Amino acid sequence: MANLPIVQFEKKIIETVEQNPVVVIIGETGSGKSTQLSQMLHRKGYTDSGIVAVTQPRRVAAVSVSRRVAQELGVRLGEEVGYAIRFEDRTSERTQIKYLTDGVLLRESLSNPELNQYSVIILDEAHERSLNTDILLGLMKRLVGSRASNLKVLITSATLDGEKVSKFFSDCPLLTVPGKLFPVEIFYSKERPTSYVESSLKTALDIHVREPEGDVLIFMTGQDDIEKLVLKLEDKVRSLEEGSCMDAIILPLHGSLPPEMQVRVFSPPPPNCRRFIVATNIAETSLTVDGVVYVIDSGYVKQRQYNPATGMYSLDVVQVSKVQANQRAGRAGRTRPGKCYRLYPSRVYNDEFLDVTVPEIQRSSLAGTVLYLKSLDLPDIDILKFDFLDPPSTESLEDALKQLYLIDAIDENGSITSVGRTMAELPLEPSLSRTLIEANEYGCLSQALTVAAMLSAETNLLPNRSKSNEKKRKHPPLDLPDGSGFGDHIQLLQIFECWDENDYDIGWCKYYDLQVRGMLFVKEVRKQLSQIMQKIAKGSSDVQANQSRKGHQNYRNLRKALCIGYASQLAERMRHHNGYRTLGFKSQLVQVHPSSVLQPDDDGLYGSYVVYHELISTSRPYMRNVCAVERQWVMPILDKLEKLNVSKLR
DNA sequence: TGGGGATTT
Repeated sequence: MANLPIVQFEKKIIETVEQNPVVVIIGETGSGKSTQLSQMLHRKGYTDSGIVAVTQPRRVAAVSVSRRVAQELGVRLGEEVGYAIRFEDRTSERTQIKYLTDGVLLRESLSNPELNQYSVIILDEAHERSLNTDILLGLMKRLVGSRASNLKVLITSATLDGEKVSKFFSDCPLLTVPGKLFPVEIFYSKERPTSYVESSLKTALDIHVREPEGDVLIFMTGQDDIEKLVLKLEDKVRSLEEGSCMDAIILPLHGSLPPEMQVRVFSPPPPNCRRFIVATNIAETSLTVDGVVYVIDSGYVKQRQYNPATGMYSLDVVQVSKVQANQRAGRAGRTRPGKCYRLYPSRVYNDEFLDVTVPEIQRSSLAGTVLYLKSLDLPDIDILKFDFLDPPSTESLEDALKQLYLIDAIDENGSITSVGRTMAELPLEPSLSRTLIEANEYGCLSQALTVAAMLSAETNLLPNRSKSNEKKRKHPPLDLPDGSGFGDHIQLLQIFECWDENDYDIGWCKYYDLQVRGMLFVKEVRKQLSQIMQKIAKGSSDVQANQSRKGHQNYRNLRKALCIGYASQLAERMRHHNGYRTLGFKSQLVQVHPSSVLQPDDDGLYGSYVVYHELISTSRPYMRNVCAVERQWVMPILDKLEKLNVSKLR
């Protein structure tokens, strides 16, 4: 790997690390930072006094990069070089270089706040500003100031972000390592198109007719636009006169595509054939497609946002940041000089695009994050003043504190409770971890484990009821359990129990159009949660998936536990119709999501009270995943709500 | 009665 640009900087990098506790490395694409930094530090002897850790925002990256490094060092993966991701720890006593997801490092720091086993911690891809990386940045700042031993921290980031990170760490040194990209020529549109599907189509065809061979990668915002563009491209390409240009294959690429469709982009095209890959931002960082020479960038991306004032999520189409636009363009220069067609004017890039993507920590509900920080028992900490690189709003932190108070994770003075400590041990959102603890008291832990695991899975576990899917289905819609009228949590429980009854048969999932990947993930999560809860559980066999099934039941205890866990996500039905009013500190008018299996009574009215998993604002504000609860369980929560004094919670 | 960007413990 001697031809990687970073190798020429080894001396400089090591010198700087020796003299400084924190160093920021600006490593452009292809610099080799992810594989080489750890090896340099290993060569310099940093693995003699501890492990060199490298965090990654994604699981696949942790695995693939560690594999490469093991190969380069000629050792077996899992020995001197290993990785740790959720469900999989491939390290041993001999491990000196360890790649891990930043989520795993956060978990480790829960049981070992000093992170003593590490001599160096490298936070890779910090410019992506994932929620977990941002928490780690704050923790690292405290740690280098306090830890007795000589911890070294390296942070790799992007050009546009480096200065800021360096400033955050008391103006620590900043080194720039060039990348190994070929030049990419950028073309801007004169103005923003009225339709970026049409504009992409036109640009793609121009490339196909005029430009020499090389694949085209087109960045769109979502599945809908991708499908539209794929159809139009297929149509246009087919109508081109035969022999006037080379053949074409058009491939969609997005997260909800089944794995076998996703891997199609990794097989090379037949000779004299151009591939058009129409993708979401999955192709920005998560998947790298070889052979791309041309990039078309719509300049938009879908982002999930949380509004702490309403407690509501929305999925909005927003402009990409400069970092994202550059990342997209860079995809054209991996194998030879490329071209990037931006469907927006340079003025928009310069004046309107943010330098860096809005960090996730400013777009998420922070209940879990705040609980995590509270559980670390950091001395002299006011959670509202925690030193984040980009602090979330006070409103967002206060929203989190209120939620935590309502579910007994913190007391009226903002101190973490023993319930809160147990909750922090569980890799779940606070509402679900609270539910598990309560369910354990009521003897329905097994059921709650299943519900929590099902809700932890990626969305789209269940089949869609759309028209296009009705056509595709080989058989009429099958009867999945219906939650016995109590709602979606109960339905999820019943589905998993059916699967358990069918010996976790993959064919069973396929038959019912359940996402196989998702269901297997649920099974693993459930297992992990069971293991953690077993330490706390009262009955030892309480966690078996099938131990609760016996004929008709009203799931009373489970629903009661859910009511406690979702105390900050309660809603009361309006007197004469099926609209609900949320019962938090910020009342919202919302509807039960049409996909819900909650059943109305004989008068067509839903129950008076429900808890909801989330509020999502699409065409209207909806509650997604609801469960019917009873008035007598709700009243004590309302009492508590009245006594709430936010200013004391911090 | 309606719609799923990408991650992660």
